[in-house]
Amino acid sequence: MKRTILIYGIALAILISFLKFLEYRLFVRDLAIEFYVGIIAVMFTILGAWVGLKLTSRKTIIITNPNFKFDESRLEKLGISKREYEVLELMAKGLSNQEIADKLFVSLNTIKTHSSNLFLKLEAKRRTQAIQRAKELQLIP
Amino acid sequence: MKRTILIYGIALAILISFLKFLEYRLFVRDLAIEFYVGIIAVMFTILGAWVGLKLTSRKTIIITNPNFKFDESRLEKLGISKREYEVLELMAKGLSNQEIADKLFVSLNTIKTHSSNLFLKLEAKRRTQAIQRAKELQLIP
DNA sequence: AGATGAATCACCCTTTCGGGTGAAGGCTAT
DNA sequence: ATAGCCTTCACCCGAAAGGGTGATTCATCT
Repeated sequence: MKRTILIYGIALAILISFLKFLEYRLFVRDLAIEFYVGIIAVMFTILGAWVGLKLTSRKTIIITNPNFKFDESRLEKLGISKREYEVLELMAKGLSNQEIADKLFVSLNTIKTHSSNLFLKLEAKRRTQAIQRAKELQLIP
Repeated sequence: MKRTILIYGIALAILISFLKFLEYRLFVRDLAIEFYVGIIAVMFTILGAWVGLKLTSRKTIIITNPNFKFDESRLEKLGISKREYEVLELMAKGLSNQEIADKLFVSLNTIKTHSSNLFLKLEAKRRTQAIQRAKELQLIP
């Protein structure tokens, strides 16, 4: 943490120095102002993007259980049908394919088909990965 | 998607117009240049942060339960060792046993042993059930 | 009426999981 | 040093999961 602050400080100091230098050049010579403005703009756009990402990357917090709101549009976006969603829910509860089949009164093969389609739509290779993805996408609590 | 591009385009056009206006003021009057430089810097820092966030927000969603607090005593209560906990964490991320083995630089058989022990301690029959149980027990976020 | 997409099921085949058992090396506490 | 736990790894075997393909039924849309 201390090191992070230090790095940020040094980076900021360098940037300010550079800015001052640019201003100096601006006074002495009468070169194209657009050029300097452009440099400053690009520089600070990059700085802004960097700072923005640094501050939020690892800490993007999305609440799981408490205020989960079911959003059908998200399912439609991925082309996930109702039946597939039911399978997904039971999957996330830790049920095996056979148990899901029994619960929904269909055959094991049907559940396999549904789960295969789910994996395609969620870009997952395994059921655990599918569950993880589904939670990230706010499909399930 | 088209709307997004349109919005970005309009925003960019407004910004460029504003920049041109600033340049014009810079030529006509001889006010403090630092002032304009400052405005440009702040403006583009915000722009950069905004663009950076917009471009990545959809892709870097990390699920974190805010009211999760790592509690080692809970692990001890169940007799779960550090190594087993590491395996549990990676399991919850959707990794296969082979991937976990590669990540921890041990053999597949070792991971199998760890996971088997985990299932016993968590009273789970499957990895998905173990993950579910672990979340219920507040072992993982 | 034909097209489309869903839900259902089957068969085959490969990979992954998981259970059971055994065992060796290392660390720790008694 | 001896017992206990953790970590590591191996082998065998059966169960579960997953991929691929194809087929049927049914409702909806055009």
